[in-house]
Amino acid sequence: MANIKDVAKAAGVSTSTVSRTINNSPSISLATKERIFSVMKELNYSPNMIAKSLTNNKSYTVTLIVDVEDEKSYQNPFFYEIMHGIERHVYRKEYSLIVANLSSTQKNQSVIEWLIKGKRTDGVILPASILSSAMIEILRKYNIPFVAIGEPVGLKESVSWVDVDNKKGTENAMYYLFEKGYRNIGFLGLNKTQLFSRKRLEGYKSALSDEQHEIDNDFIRECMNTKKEGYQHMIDLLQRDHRPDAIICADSHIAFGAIKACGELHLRIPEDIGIISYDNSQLAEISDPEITTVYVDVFELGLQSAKQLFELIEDPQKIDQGLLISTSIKVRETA
Amino acid sequence: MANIKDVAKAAGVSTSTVSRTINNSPSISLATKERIFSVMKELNYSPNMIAKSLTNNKSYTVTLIVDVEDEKSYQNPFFYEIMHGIERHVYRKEYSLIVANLSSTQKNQSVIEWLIKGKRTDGVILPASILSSAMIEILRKYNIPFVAIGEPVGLKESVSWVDVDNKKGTENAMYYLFEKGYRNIGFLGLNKTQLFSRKRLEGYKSALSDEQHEIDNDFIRECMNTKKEGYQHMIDLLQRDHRPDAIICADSHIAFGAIKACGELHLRIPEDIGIISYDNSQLAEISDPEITTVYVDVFELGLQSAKQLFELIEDPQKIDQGLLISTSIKVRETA
DNA sequence: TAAGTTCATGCAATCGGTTGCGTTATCGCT
DNA sequence: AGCGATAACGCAACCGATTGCATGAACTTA
Repeated sequence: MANIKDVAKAAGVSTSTVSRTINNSPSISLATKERIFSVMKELNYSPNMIAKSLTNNKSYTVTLIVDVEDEKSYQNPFFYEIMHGIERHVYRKEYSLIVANLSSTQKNQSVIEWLIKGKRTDGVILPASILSSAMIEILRKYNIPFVAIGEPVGLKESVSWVDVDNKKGTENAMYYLFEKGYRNIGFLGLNKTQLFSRKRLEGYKSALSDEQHEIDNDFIRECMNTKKEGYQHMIDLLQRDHRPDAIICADSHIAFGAIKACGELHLRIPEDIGIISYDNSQLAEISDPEITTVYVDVFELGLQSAKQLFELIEDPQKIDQGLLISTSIKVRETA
Repeated sequence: MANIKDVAKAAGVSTSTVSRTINNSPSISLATKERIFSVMKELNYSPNMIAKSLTNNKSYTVTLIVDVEDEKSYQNPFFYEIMHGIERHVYRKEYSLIVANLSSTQKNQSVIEWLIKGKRTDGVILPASILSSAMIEILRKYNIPFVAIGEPVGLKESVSWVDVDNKKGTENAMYYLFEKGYRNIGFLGLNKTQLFSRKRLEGYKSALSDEQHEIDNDFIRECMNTKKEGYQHMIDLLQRDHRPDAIICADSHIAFGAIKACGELHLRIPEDIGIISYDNSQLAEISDPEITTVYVDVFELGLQSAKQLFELIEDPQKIDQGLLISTSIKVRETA
């Protein structure tokens, strides 16, 4: 395959001149530029990125870390959509995207360090679950820009991140339910250890107080993201004297359980009970009835994370910041 | 960050010697090797892979192409599992994995050519859906080894591929149903345009003839992979005089529809009707009742594809070949 | 002991680009 | 005509590794 020397020879110039026309230097005459470009076409020449990397000290590559321990990113179609968004921006920048798995539990940052030390990557996008202090220390030490997916919690350091606006998303879901006439809304699926869950609860509460409703703590149920627990809590809620007429589920699996519970107690959805869950299109659409959800544009989430990363790569002075992606309501059949 | 010269200087040797100890050349004395290694630790040295790439003319990188148009790989958790399997082997080889999206419809191979011409990749794993003749031509022209995921169909060229053993998988599902006492088994979800679907039908038919059953063509239904079509065909099948007592569904969405149909006709699962579908754990487990499936070890599928790719990378004389990944039955509640 | 081997290591070119600095030719101006 | 300025390009060093060949020392062997 042709290299820069071949082009130079064929065009009767030096490699410097070829290099400068490739990089669009102003000090080359239009005539020679055109000649060189036509030679490049003829020879089917493309610059060798490896060589470019070596001289420019850039890998033209960014890395997406995936948390293999996290069932969420692991089995979830979200993951691919996020990657797709990242990929779009990365290729627009003529970079390529490398993917590496890492386990949050084994605190093993070796892959990252390996990539960095081998000079294989210019930046990293990683789930907040993996962003320990040790990880940050490594990234800072080697001066590698990074962006977290998900708002990091309990960090001294300030970092760049993007996350879903879970609070506002839940608020909007609440307003939507109010609008549809639902008045006694419960919240199913609180998980105090997870920020997104707490944020969703915040939205739930703030919407209630905005609308002058009281907060009934028994309407707020802590449970795992499983169909089973969703079912049990829903049964329990529905058998109270004062039962809810709508439910916000923190997860689609929970919503499946809740729907099953409604079916067993012969409550009609959405007439007797409204249900809104968070988005997992595949599950939401296959459910019967189909689940109305808070829709999260995860493609956009990925895209924005990549954008932030490149801002850091291009301007190392750029200060870190957080960004919230707003949501919308995807109306289906349960509300 | 320390480079090979720093190490050489600190150890009082030439860079050649350092390079040779890194690459485990036999012609370096044990004493100096040890000294150099200890210096390397001290200086926290890792070889610059970019430089290595330039001299060795290898990128130490392989590329996974994803078909963005294919809803299947796109939304499907399978995708991530495949990638995970690939990734495992790739990192074992001290390569890194780059991911690129491509659309099968727009026949746009630019990303691949861009990666190849930029010398960014040593090999490609790509879905058979994308493996057009034009694509093969490009890959061959630049001498880039590649492996298809899915058995390619209608190609003159012989290529390497890995696929799920859909025929045997369906056969085994049939044997399992026979064993459980089901006798009149239908096949829901034939899609003649897709090889995997035809292979599943082959398995269905061969199991029937093995067991001396007749093939009732009305028991074989062509339909799309949607809940809706699954539902309609199932209703139709169940209202026949001679109705099936078990169904093999080519897809979990279809199975959801089938289950809904059984519910409406008050048929009990698995007592009155047995159902086996192909694996999509997330859907299978959230269904009520949970769906018994033909389990596909997609992690293994990915791993094997990567293995094949490296065989081609390491030995360009290696002939292309196909590999089938065997399946197993994951018993849940529907059969 | 001189010549031939073997062992351990260094020299320098090379991979394919980039870039600071120097060089040449042309032009404008006095 | 002479001089400085400017435009357009080339030279050569450099990025961080690898490797064929050369070299010197130690060791064999006759």
